[in-house]
Amino acid sequence: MENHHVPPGSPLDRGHPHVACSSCSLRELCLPAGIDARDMERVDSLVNHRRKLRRGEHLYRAGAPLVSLYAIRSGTMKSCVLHEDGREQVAGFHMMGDLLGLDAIGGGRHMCDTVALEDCEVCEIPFSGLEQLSRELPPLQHQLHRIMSREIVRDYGVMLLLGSMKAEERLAAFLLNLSQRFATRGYSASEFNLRMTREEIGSYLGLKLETISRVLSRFQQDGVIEVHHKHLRISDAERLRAILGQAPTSDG
Amino acid sequence: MENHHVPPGSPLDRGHPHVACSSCSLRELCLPAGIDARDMERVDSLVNHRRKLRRGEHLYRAGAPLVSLYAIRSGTMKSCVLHEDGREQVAGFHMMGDLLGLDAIGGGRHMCDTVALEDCEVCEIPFSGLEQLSRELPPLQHQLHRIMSREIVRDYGVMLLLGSMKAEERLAAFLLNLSQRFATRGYSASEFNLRMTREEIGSYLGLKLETISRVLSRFQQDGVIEVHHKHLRISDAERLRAILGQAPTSDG
DNA sequence: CGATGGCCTTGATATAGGTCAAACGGAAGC
DNA sequence: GCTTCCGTTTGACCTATATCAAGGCCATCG
Repeated sequence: MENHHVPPGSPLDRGHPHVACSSCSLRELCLPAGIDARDMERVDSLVNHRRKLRRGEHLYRAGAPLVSLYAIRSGTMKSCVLHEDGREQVAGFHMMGDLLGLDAIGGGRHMCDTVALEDCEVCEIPFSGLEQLSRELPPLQHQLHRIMSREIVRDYGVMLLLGSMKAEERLAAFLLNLSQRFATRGYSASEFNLRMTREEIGSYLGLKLETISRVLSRFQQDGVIEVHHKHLRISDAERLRAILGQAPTSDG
Repeated sequence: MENHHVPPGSPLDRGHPHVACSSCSLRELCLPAGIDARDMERVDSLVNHRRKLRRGEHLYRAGAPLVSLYAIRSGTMKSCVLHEDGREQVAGFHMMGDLLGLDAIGGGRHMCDTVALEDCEVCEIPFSGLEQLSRELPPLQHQLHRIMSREIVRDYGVMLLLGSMKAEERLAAFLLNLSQRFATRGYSASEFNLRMTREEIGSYLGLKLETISRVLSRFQQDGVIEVHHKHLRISDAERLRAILGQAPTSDG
């Protein structure tokens, strides 16, 4: 009923009791990207523990001390920043290959809550061991830096979205971003399930759930997408890009 | 051309005591925080070039290849993300001690424009040299990680602001943040000059310049602040904090 | 000195999106 | 199979902020 587009060899393809980075299909997306076979053993021995989370379970909460970073093997999660008065802002949605916990390095404590949106499996990466190993393996060091930098760039993109786009543009940007991330991971770019509620999408995009619902309906009426509850199909990616204001892609 | 393992204060120290990290008053805020005296020499020799910018000059533009990171010695800068259609979003304001260019590590190219809001001086830190040295100096490595992580956390705060706060809350948050950063640098927390225009503040906060102007006027009428053009004095920081912490209509 | 131009302020009006309300649909449980 | 509940859709109305417009202030420059 879920995850029906499982590529062969993906971590969702269970049956490997002891899965190492070296044999993980996500390795080129994830922390060990660019590590050669010999050094990969050392990464394997660093990432020696995995953890399963049920839907709704927290991976960590704001205030918890930093112990490990986490790489998602399977499932989808969200990170939320909290305001004292209870308001919460979804700061990001994460999927397989993403590295979580970067917010905690600065102060030694996590600064947001990270919650599973569906059953998930994550690899635990003890942070002090990671710093140590990355001193010895320059490609690992560089990849860690790249991942942190890309998170900063992603955040800038969200600021652009929240600060200067209208509702339709925000949603178009969101759908295209999801699409692209699924494609990068070997899934369909044009058809996927939304793992989050309208309310969570709204929080991420700085809009109310009713607005998300209305804009999705409008897109559907215009023939740009087809939505049925959580299932979404992008019928006209070009038009979505036009809504966003992007130049059409030359290569498709 | 200078600072080649020259101990600060030695006769070879060219008579610019403030030139080297080791004798820079910002060192505990900046990249070399936590580096001990002996290792500091190596940082000094890495950071061997400085650059002055006039008001309005670009430090780098989106698309430029990553060469160096930059630490601000003096002055204020802004970073802007650009949308093809010309819209621009201010993603951050930077002041002395801040480290710039982190956005470029992920893709090897800068992803935003960074511009001097007033005459500035920056220290250039060649990135490849920094990665190399940080492999040898764990405290340097750790500080780099902390700085990147804190930038991510700052970005999450901006998302919270843009995604779920009203105009008055955003401006209160902005003023308190500026105040705190001035205080950290040894300046008055309650009285300072705004180096940016109303329009730039508006861009950062996802509001129009007229709204910034109106809210500032309202704050002034309420006796929370006094503004005269660029000069700002916080008369009642407590009330500002209260504005920031207000829950939206929960009761009725 | 007076003119110029960039910023800022303030008012009047418009509107995108929020809020409130009602009803619907699948999924899970009885 | 029926009920309940959560998430969603849709409609009607409201409000915070944008937009448009006019004028003011200060620094700069001729």
